[in-house]
Amino acid sequence: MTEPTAGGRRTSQPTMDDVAAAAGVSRALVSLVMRESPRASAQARRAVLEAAGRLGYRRNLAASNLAARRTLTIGLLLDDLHNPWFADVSDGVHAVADRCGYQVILADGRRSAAAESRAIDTFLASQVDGIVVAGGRLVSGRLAAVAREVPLVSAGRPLRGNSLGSVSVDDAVGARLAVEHLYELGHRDIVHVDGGRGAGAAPRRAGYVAAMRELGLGDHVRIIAGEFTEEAGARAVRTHELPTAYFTANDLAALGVIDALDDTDVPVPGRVSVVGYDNNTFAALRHIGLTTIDQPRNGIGRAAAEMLLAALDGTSELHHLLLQPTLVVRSTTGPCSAR
Amino acid sequence: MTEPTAGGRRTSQPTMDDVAAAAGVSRALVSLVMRESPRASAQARRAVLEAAGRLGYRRNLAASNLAARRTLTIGLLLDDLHNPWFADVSDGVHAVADRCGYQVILADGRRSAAAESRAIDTFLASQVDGIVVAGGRLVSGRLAAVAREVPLVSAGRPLRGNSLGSVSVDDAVGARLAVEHLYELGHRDIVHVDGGRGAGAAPRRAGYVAAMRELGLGDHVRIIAGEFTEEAGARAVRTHELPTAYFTANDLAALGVIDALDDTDVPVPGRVSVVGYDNNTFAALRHIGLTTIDQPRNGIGRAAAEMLLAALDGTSELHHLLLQPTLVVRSTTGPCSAR
DNA sequence: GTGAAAGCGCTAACAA
DNA sequence: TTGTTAGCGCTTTCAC
Repeated sequence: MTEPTAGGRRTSQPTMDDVAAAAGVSRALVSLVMRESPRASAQARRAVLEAAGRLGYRRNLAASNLAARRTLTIGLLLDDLHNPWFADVSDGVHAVADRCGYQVILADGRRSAAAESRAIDTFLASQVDGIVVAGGRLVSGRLAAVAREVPLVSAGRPLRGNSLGSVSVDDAVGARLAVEHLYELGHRDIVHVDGGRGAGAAPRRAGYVAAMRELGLGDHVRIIAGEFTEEAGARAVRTHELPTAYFTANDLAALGVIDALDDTDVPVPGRVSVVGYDNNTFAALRHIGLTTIDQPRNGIGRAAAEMLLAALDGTSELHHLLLQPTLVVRSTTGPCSAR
Repeated sequence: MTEPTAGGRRTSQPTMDDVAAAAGVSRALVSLVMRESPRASAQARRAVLEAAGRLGYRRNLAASNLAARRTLTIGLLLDDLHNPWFADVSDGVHAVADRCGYQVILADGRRSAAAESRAIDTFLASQVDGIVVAGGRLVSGRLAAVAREVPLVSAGRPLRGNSLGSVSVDDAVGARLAVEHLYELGHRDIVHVDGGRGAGAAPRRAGYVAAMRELGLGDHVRIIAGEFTEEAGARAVRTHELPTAYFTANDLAALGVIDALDDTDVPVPGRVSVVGYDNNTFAALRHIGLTTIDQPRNGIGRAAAEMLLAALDGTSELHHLLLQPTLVVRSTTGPCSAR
């Protein structure tokens, strides 16, 4: 055997014909064995697998997909690999896909509509059987158009339209959980640092207002304009009178709030309590221990994949599913000391 | 048009033959246009693209790959989607691949050798032209075997062997940077909380020892056995005498150290300084502001992809590349107060 | 249970 | 510049 060159495949791959010849059977039989069909005798199976192993045979997916006219593959588009939120969704999708014998091809949208659009094109060119879009910033028109070509489920982003499915979380409920938690600790002066135009900011804001009103705290409603950053949280503290509790639109803003409170020696939760939103990785760090709202991210992935696969095998139609968030109490909330 | 069923593709896709017929040319010409070959007249190109657009034609990659016997695709295996380290490496790989007209298919190893192995099998079955393995826990024997079938570069994990390439970071240099920084701040009693058997722990430990000796601090060498967790950092503080500075094997352990110091009201960096390793996402949070060692993660991805693509087009051979880390000074290190 | 043969949709000679 | 044609490696009837 000569030394291989650096480029190109080292050895030309054996094909099914090679395996068939080596095993002394026909190519069709090899195909059956490879697809684990019950229509091949145990003896034939052994012979084929032995020959395949000996030759180092590997099925060519491109050829297989082409001939079978389906790929048993779903495309998963993640908005941003840097955001661990999507890793959890991906885990959920993979868990279901694995169980059902589907493959997942992953693409990173890299926070750009153009990159997402290209990724979708690649999915379509790859003949995926279905698509899950996690987060993402594609306009809904484009998604609807894609959904006409191949079944599509949006994960984490609520979308209307009956050509596609969606799985999302009820952010209004999350906001309510946060407010009720603080209320039960005796807080009345609860302000919301909102997320501006960020994803999910609007329902969280609305949920805060609704919950405050229902608890008879309509007069205490106070919303500080913010965004999904540490800086926004810190600014909210520095430029407004202190309440007894903050509910921020996400964990990063909560961290900014805590940081600014630390700077001015306001004890948390001794004097002021803080509730975030998202249950980011760092919220769970001992050093931070943020009380926050958890979205069932893994569950979103699972539900999205299940919905898609059910649609693929005709078991059920695509639809719109709303999951419930939960409250995670850690160490940034405590009894209201002002009472 | 009748209502589509939920499962299956909505409309049977048009093929090149359909486009050729619609444009009044041959299929071969359509193929040339689709591949942006200069060997098609502007007029033919227009006609073909117009017809393709009208029909909603999309090239079938499986068929294309099968016929062309190459895919212009590289596989990127990430050890763990939850670890943002890999997102940066992925960005680097994508940047280079995009520039060179290659596609990237992504797989998540999910911290499991079995899942990684399956992902590699999928890559091979998909006929990828090359593979980048970022991090990962596959035994080097398996990697070498794969590398005999298709060019492979390891990103972030140093590997020997001339059948594959690797790009990694010189952790001994990183450790030296940390120690020298503390030395310049006047620290002498610098202990290292090590990473046990974790990835990169050994060279960091060795680099610490070497740097201490070179600075004449051989007598001060003190290593506390740890691992890559918050808890290990906290334990190191609680169970050993305080030094004036800690250098931990990763940022998580550094966070544990800081947390334990906070618990006992030891000011950081007033009385004790802390240097981490990795420059994790949370290290940059204002609330934490950890001084740490940064690895050029994006650069690792770029270099790995460049090496792979160069090998693919025969420009150069696979080799082993060592990149340099840098020190990022934030707010957990300061002058030694014990002097 | 097994084999023969007709494609799947495309690329790449080669011919015109 | 364009058309003809022989595969790429596999799946899938349909006979046997």
